[in-house]
Parts: sequence; structure tokens; C-alpha cells
Amino acid sequence: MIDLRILRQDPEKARDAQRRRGAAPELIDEILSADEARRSAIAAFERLRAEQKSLGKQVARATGDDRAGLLERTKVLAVEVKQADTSQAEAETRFQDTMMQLPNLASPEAPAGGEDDYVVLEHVGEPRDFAAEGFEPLDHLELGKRLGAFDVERGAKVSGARFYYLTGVGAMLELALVQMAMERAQEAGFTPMIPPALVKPHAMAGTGFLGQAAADVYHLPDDDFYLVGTSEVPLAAYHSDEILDTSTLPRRYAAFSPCYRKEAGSYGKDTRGIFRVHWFDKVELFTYTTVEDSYAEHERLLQWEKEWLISLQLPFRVIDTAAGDLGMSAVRKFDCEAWIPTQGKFRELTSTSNCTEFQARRLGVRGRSEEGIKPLATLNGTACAITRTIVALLENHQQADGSVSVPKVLQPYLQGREVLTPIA
RNA sequence: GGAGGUGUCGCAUAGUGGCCUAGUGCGCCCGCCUGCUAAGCGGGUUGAGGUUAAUCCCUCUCGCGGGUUCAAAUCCCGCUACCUCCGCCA
Repeated sequence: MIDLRILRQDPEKARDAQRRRGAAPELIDEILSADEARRSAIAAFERLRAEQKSLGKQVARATGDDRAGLLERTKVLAVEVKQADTSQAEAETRFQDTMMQLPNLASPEAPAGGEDDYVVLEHVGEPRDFAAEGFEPLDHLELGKRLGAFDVERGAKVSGARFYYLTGVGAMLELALVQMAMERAQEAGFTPMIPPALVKPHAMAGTGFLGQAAADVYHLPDDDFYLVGTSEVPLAAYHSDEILDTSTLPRRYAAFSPCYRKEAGSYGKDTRGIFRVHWFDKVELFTYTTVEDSYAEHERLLQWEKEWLISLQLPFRVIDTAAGDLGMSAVRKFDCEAWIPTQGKFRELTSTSNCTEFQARRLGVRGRSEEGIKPLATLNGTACAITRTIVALLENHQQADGSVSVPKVLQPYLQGREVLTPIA
């Protein structure tokens, strides 16, 4: 949700932001007319309600005929007040419904357009030249099989397509990555968290995942729970309906949680291996701060992600996501895409978004300062999405004999192993 | 899952249909007093919305949502969270 005053004062700016996302600019006008209807309904209700209250007091004091006369009037009023209250509530709901459809206003700095209109900001590291090294790289699935790192056949047998078991060294690799990510995040000032992965509707809606993204979200209808697609959800809702003293900001959290995604509309895409799955574990970074400080914090999150990938010795590029690919909540998003040798492409490993006030308004996360009380900004960024990180590590660090070298920083978390060797 | 109890302002509490415009204490903020501090004294102190140039003012907010009533913190129903007990369980 964005500040209604911006819409009222400069509707054209908001329409323009919609166009840059490839979304409907007419929504702005629907919101404004719903707002007008809402405000006049509120005024009508309040007028009647004020009269009812003042007459009610007279009734309490009056006796005899006076009282009977007043009661006649108040009985009529009671009906009118009820009607006005109902139509006021309806107008409010209509307004909220349209308002909740509106995505955050894309930053003017975010490139206009859709998924393919990103801008590459930089390249870090050099993809290996396997031809020069004299061997053909194996893809992560083949490497994983040889190392005994994961089992997708049995994943499919038990849970269906896009499921897997991490096995042996693969399971240890997850724990190593999680441990390392958590330690480094903690050193950078993030509080480690292990949040619930099942949340109620308001948390899901508040983070903006029940908009266009709703088709990708698992829902448990019996209990009206949602399975989170990222711990961004329980972290954003953590301080919902709270007022934080701005002197305690920024509040930085690093959460480890499973992530569940339907991957609707991705049939046939990335079906091989564990690159795109319905469930994976992830360490996520999350910050609450002021809107003014959010832009610098966004850079900090990106910096953390870059250093993480550099330390894992993965070649990658950073892209500035186009407005149409921002998701509902973000004003700007940077993705770090690692080079995947057998795909010959850069693929998303981490992503960091500045959601400014959007989620905070929906979730009632506010900050108190000398200037008063206002919504905070929320930001999120991937620390380590386990499965994709494993894919990138295996493919980029494979050796001619099918073994995989372990980046130096990760070795202490893997019993000091320098290399993962095929088991058969 | 079953039975019972509780939910009032940051905290603790008062409040069994109209004097509630929710009182009191603590905490906090401002001021007075004062060698300094403490005490004392006076005032302020939930949040949201409407209106406004801004103030004023008005409405909503006693866990949430309905209902009864001219009128609800107060009565009734549903939900939710917490506490106690029973059952089940890693």
C-alpha cells in the first residue's frame, strides 16, 4: 500500500509508475473515486452518529413526555445510523480492495519494461574456460549423482516432480552453507532467526504475495494457513502492528527457513535437477529502517550478497531489475546471477528488494521519532538459497575427474574437506 | 482434541446499561520548586480516520467480529490469544 496523499496530489506520477511496470494506469482513477465515495460516506455517518450521541445524553436526563418524544426521534436515528454505518463500511471495503491491488511505485531509477528489460550493472569474476582446460563440464545433476549429493528420482517418487532429497555430502553442504551464512550475517549485525513457515492470510497479504504472485503460493484451506515462499513473510510480519522507536533502527534479521513455491506457469522450465523446485531452504536477510535510510541499506544488502558470492568464488553479474519484474512490493530490485557453465547463462542466485513503506503500511509497522509516527521501510535480500547455490558450486568448481573443489571459506564448515569426490 | 478461566491506556489496576468525555497508581515528557539529586507541586501522555491553510472540532478504538438496546467496556453469540486441568504428541 502506498501513501494515498501521493495519489491525490500527483495522480499522473502514479499513473506513469503503473505504465512503466506495464500495469493499468486506470487503477489510480478507480482508487481516487473509491476514496471520494469512502470519504463522503464517512462524513454522512459521522454527522448522524454525533446527533445520536448527543440525543442519547438528553434521553438519560429527560423524564416523562420529554423522554418519550426524544425516544421517538432516537429510534428513527438508530436505524439511519445503522444504514450509514453499513454503507460507510462498504465504501471502506471497496476502497481497500482497489488500494490493495496497487503495487508500489517503481523507482524512477528502475529500468522501464518487463523481465527482459533489465540493465546489467557489473560483472564479477570470470567464467572458467573448460575448453581450454580440456574437458567438457558436467551439469549439476550428473555431478550430484556421482557425489551422492542429492536424489531426485526418490524425491519424485515420494513427493512428485520438483522434489529431491539432499543426501550425504549434499545434506552436509546445506548445513555448512547455512552455518556460514548465519555466522557472516550475525557478524554484519543481523540477528539470527528461525521463523514459522506457516502463516496466516494477513501476513501473506501484507507482504504483497497474494496479488499477482498468489498463484505461486501454497495454501492450506482447512486451517487457512499459507506456506511461505520466503522467510521475508514471517520477518516482515514480525513487527506488524508495532511502533518502533526510530533510535532502535535499523533492525536487521537473518532467517533460516524452508521456502515453498508452486512454480505455476513454469511447466517444462528448468526441469532437470534441483535448480527449480517446490521446496528449498534459504537464509534470508531482512531490514527495518526509515525510508530515508532505505536506499543506502539496499546498497548494503547488495554488497553483502556480492561478498558472499565472491567468497564462494562464483562468477556472477549484477542486474537492475526492470519495473515490470519487481513484484508487487519493491520499488527497486537487484539480482546477483551466477554463471552456470552447462547452461551458458547467468542465473539468479540472490535478489534484494527495497519495499520502502509498502509492506509496512499494510502490516502496520511504524516508527516513532521527533517528527511523529510514520510507516517504516522494509528491505529483504537473499543470503543463501541452498539448492541454487549448490548447483552453482558444483558446476563451477568441478574438476576433470568429476570431483568438486570446495571454496576455502567453506572448508571449515565441511570438516576441512578440500574436495568432494565421487562415491562410486 | 475436551473442560474451565482471563483479555481495559507503555505497565499494574478500577469500572455489572446513561455522572465513562474510561478513573487511579507507576513509568515517561514538560514546567514549578530546589546548593545538587531525590521528594513535593502543576500540566501532559493509545492509536486510526474525517474536517481544516493550521488549530479547533467531530467519529472510531476497552483482544477481534456480529447481535440486543434510544444508548454497550458493561448484556448475548461467534472467533482469537493467553492461563489452568485432562487427553494426545516430537
